[in-house]
Amino acid sequence: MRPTVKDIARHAGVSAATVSLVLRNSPLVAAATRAGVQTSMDSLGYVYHRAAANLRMRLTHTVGLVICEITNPFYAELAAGIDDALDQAGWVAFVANTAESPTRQSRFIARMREHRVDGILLAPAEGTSAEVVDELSRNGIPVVQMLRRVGRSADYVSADFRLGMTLAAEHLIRLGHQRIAFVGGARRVSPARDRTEAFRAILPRFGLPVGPIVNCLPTREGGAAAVGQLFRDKSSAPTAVVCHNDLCALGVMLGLADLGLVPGRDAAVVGFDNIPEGAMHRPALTTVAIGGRQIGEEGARLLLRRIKSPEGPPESIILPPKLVVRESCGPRPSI
Amino acid sequence: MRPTVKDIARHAGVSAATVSLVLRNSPLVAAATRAGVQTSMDSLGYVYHRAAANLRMRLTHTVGLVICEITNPFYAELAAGIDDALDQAGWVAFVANTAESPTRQSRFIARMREHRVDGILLAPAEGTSAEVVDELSRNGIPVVQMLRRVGRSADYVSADFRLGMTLAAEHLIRLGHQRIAFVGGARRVSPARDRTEAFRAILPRFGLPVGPIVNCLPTREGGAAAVGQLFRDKSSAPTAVVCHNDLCALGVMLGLADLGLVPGRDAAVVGFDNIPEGAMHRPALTTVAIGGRQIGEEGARLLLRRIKSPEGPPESIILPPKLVVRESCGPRPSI
DNA sequence: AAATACTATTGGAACGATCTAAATCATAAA
DNA sequence: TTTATGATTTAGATCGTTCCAATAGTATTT
Repeated sequence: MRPTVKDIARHAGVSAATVSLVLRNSPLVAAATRAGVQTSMDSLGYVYHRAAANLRMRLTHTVGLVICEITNPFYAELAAGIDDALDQAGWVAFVANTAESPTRQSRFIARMREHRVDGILLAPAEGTSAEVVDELSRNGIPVVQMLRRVGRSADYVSADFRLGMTLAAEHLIRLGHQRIAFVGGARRVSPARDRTEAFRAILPRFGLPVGPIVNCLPTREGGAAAVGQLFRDKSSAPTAVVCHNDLCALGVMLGLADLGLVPGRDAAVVGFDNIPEGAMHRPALTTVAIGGRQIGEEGARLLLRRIKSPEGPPESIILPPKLVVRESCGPRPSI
Repeated sequence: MRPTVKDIARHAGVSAATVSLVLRNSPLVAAATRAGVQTSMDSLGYVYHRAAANLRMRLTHTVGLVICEITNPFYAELAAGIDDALDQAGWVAFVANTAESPTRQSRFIARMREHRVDGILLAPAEGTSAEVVDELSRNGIPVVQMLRRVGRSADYVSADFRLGMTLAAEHLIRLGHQRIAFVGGARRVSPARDRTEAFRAILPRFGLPVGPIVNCLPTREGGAAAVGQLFRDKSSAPTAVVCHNDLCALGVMLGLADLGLVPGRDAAVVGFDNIPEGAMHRPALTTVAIGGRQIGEEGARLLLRRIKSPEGPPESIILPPKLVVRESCGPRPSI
């Protein structure tokens, strides 16, 4: 059996209450007593039983991390950022990978509530209803929505996807492109909507037609497949493609290559996210950097703040994206 | 305040003990009583307080997941597999990303012990001493080491990297290659050692010299940099390169492309892991599939078994790798 | 009718910490 | 010597559950 405060108390010749005070670094306890208790703890190999303490205190110092797809490198970065911030504060996260399944997500959330997490970091699965977030808020469980916003009752951390799309489009327009396509947008999630709306809005402002929009999954496979649709008819094919994310953009470049076209020369390609593999690709991918790691850190910190002071209206942190120009966008090809 | 079993008991007109029996689906309780308790729970919005129950029972139904680098897509797959298996069993995992830092790792493990995890799934950071695992084992905390083995006192799940290397090398030899290099091996971890040793062993068996071995980090950057060393002198350059992992292999292909060489034509490249991006690359990467997801699942299941019955000698599960032939290996280029 | 067996239910003590309020102790002041 | 003061220490209740042993209640057997 592992030693408890009682065992330490007996061994050190004090009461359990005193041991507890030592554990909590209370100034009330005399230096000599503290030292004695410390040596007892060392010699018995005491391990603090946080779960037992949690029962008495109101906090578990634990949060739930619910992620829509951990194998997506962008969300892996997000998770790493969260892990960093929580580590600094001495907190731990339960993790759950919903794989974009709202059912799985609900199951995970229920399980985490049973474990009495103090709050939840949620990158919602596609198709998550606002009710999921509202229900948690109603029950006094702080939630921070990350990237995808499904409810208005909880905090939100994200990037300004509209601005990101504007940066990307303006860059292409400045290079002389006039037929600009958008690939992605199949997802029924706020960042996809934001991008699509911004895309529809920015082109007319420059007197350009809103190029074709192809719905596809934001994966390499989806991007590669979209190329087939866009470039079937050479005469109407776009000269530039903005993609929902880098994964998708890498797919588009792959699709172009398979058609014998060179990305950056025969068609410009821009992505979103700035995942590492974009930089280590040829041609290197021009992209809108979203800063997943930073969003994760900010999200974790916001959640901890919210747990400490649950009052006040929901907060939003919207980080500005940055255009990273690399090789995948050349000037409009002369026809 | 959230309702407790006592509140439910009062509301349903039974004792707390009976509510507990209902919660645990005990056959002891009469159908009518059970129904009454159920409706009380529904109407009061009861949420099971597992942490409190844990204190009484000896299990927390919680494991620690300590991963050396979650942003590496291979380990992300591993994590997804673990998550799947735990979900099926109704368990939850605390997650920690050590980012290859043994210090961070020790801190995380200590924190998880305070939370009284029932076991730990460990993909050890580079430089982890056997003592870390032994200490846990001595204290009766089940550990499953994943991929990297640092101690003999705990279970281990991995792939047969020696066999993997043999498959890769034989494939290249069969294609006619005679100057075969190995890129990777900088890591002081068992899978790297296994690969290196197998590499050294297999070539002499075919009467071939053990080609150059370049130590580098198993990243795109590392692979790309290694190309510079290997292909500086054209006359002695290898015709085939086996890489520590796919990330590294993608880097090597990038480096080759930057030298104007075409992977698969001017030099063959093989990776390890079979991460998704290898398939969606041109040329598509030939690789030794390790099955990270499956290793994760097996590891989680093994840990749960071990938690249920802690007795018995440490177990090892070594899964066979599979060669996935794609485009990055052609026959030996005629000079 | 009494004894037996079985089914449902329950009070109260755990689990391992913290918290409150009160007790103890030394020291200085009256 | 007594009292006041401040510094330490502690007994005992508490958090929300499960477990044990005991208690009713009901049906079956003798």
